[in-house]
Amino acid sequence: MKTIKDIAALAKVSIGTVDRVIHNRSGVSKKTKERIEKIIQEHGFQINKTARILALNKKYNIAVLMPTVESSSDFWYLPKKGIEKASEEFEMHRISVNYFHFDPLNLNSFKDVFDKLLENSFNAVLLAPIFLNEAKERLIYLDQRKIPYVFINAELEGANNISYIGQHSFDSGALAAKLMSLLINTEDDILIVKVRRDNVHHSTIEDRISGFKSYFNTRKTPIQIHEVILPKIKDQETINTLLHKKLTNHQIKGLFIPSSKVSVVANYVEEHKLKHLKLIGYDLNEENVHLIKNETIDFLIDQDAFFQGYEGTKTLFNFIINNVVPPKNRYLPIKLLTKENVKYL
Amino acid sequence: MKTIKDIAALAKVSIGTVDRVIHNRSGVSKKTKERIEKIIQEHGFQINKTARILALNKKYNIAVLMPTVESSSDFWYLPKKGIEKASEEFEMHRISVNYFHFDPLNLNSFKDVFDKLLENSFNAVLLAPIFLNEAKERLIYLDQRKIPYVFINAELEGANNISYIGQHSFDSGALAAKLMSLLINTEDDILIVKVRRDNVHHSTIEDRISGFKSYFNTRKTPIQIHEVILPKIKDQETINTLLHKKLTNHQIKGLFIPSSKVSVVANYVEEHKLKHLKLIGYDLNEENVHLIKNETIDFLIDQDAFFQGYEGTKTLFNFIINNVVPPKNRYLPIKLLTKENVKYL
DNA sequence: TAAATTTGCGTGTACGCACACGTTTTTATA
DNA sequence: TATAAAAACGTGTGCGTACACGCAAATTTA
Repeated sequence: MKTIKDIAALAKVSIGTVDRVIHNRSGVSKKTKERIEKIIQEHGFQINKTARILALNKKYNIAVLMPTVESSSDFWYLPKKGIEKASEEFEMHRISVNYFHFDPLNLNSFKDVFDKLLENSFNAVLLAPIFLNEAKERLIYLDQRKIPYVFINAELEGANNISYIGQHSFDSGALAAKLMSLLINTEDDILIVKVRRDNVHHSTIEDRISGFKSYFNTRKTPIQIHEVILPKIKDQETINTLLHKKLTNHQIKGLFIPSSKVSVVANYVEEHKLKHLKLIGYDLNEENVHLIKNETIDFLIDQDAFFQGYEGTKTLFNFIINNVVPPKNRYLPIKLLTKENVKYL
Repeated sequence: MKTIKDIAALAKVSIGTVDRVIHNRSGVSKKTKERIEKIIQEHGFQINKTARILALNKKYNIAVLMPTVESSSDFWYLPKKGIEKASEEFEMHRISVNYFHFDPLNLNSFKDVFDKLLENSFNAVLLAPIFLNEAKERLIYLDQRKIPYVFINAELEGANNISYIGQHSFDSGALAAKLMSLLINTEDDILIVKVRRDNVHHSTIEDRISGFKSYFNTRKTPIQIHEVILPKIKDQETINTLLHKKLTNHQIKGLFIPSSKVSVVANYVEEHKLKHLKLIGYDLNEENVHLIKNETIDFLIDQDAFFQGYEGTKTLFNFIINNVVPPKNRYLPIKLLTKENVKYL
């Protein structure tokens, strides 16, 4: 591969002129510019990124807006690990990451932390726009400042994000439904369990439920689908009561829990030895892994949480440094896990 | 982060001396060496890989031993794509790749091509040791020349490979069995279909079958498992006869094809409209993707063929350039695909 | 004690690119 | 035609590391 020096020699100009042509800077006559461009075409010159990074030697700062991570069983533990890995890999490129953590169950916390973020300065933002409207309002300021941003985990239509990295929630719900149809019989019923503390609309979870239902709707099975909302995760009493009521009133065999909180239900099932019940849930935190290994949970859908953080950070970096424009939507594989393959990630 | 220059200034020596300490070269008095090491400890110096690569500016050559790739529906098409992607990414690091292709169904071809490879010189080898014994004999020469090598796709126990990147075949078979048990009933039978042209022992496929059988063995179901070997893929007549015989003689509902050749069986099933049959196979070539989309195939197990090539190349590169020692076994996710999630890869 | 050798360390250049600055050439203006 | 201004191009330095080379001091040998 030719270097700038080589091209310069071939064109009988200095490397400075070649440099100007490459970067489309002014100060080159049309004639020489075309000559150099032709030589570059013919010899296939490509910039040496290593040398480029070394020469630029700038500092970059990426802001991350995501939920608080308290323990390794939190869903957001893995994305954060991914971000950390990417930033370690890029440390030599003088990249640094600033975290802005909010409470995912508290709308005001999201607003406040996002506002705080906007007070600072940085080169790019990685965020999970969990609260759609509140995010949308604030992204305008990033657009104004021409700061690129990438979404992970939650999708927000109509924004100027350079990329979304995450799962196709609707289709993951449909996959869950297919598996459920294998686990139960046509005379059985299904219960969808939503676990949440407030009434805020969570797009990802609703999309999963839509996908799940649509699978059964298009197939016209006699299977009945019930729903229940479990508020206040800490209060096991209320949860038990609610679940017990639903399970006794109907012929339920399949339980679909469209979030990582499947363990809340699984613990109940395990405790009451309801082994005939089939559970499908999401995500691979420690608790869920334990519950799938002992087959209390039958299937887990993994959304590559680690990869979301890792790839999101990398995407931003490549965009800033190398001007690599990523695809707008990067739907990750919908990974299906059972006892048999849960150890391989 | 401090640079060599910084450390040199702090230690009041030249950068040359610091360089010698970092690389554990001779020519530094014990006293100075310890002083510099202490300063490095305290200030947390880390080598700048970018500058390092630029300064080294060596050329590296990786040899790849793998089956011939003729069309995009070949299994080995994807690993090759992965290798190409990795080598593109590393082109700036002056890495080049030399392919040595053999006929995967011909033992002598494997031997000849491997011997030819050994005549050349390179810095590392990426290979699929499909023929275990013949590979083992020849790897000795790589060991002698201290050339690092990585296995992809097929595992070979007791070799000095720095890493294996691929799936755990046995467990993937067990996963297939679990799904099969969901697809069929206890009164149904299962047929395992081996597709091959010669009698050479193919470890990967046998391991998958072992895993599959062991699942049913440990559960003591009344399900009967039959087997059939289909030779000569091109000869559809023979295949039809053999399959027809097996399917009429037994109450078979589930078909397990432990290779990417599942399409051979699926085409038969599609043609004869045997919609009640359930098929599980491997790998995502174009044909298989088509067959899973129209639900002729029920489940495909993907072994991340692209990633195997990509990661294998990267692993070797990082080992050569950055002395990064990889884990000996990198078992990839056992990805399960159905009509619902096959588009997300 | 002088000469020869070894040890310890500094210097300079290369790697390929970016960019500020300086120099030459061309064009416009008086 | 002289001069100013603008355009076109060259030069030099820095980014952080690797390594060959070379010099000086310390050590060994005669």
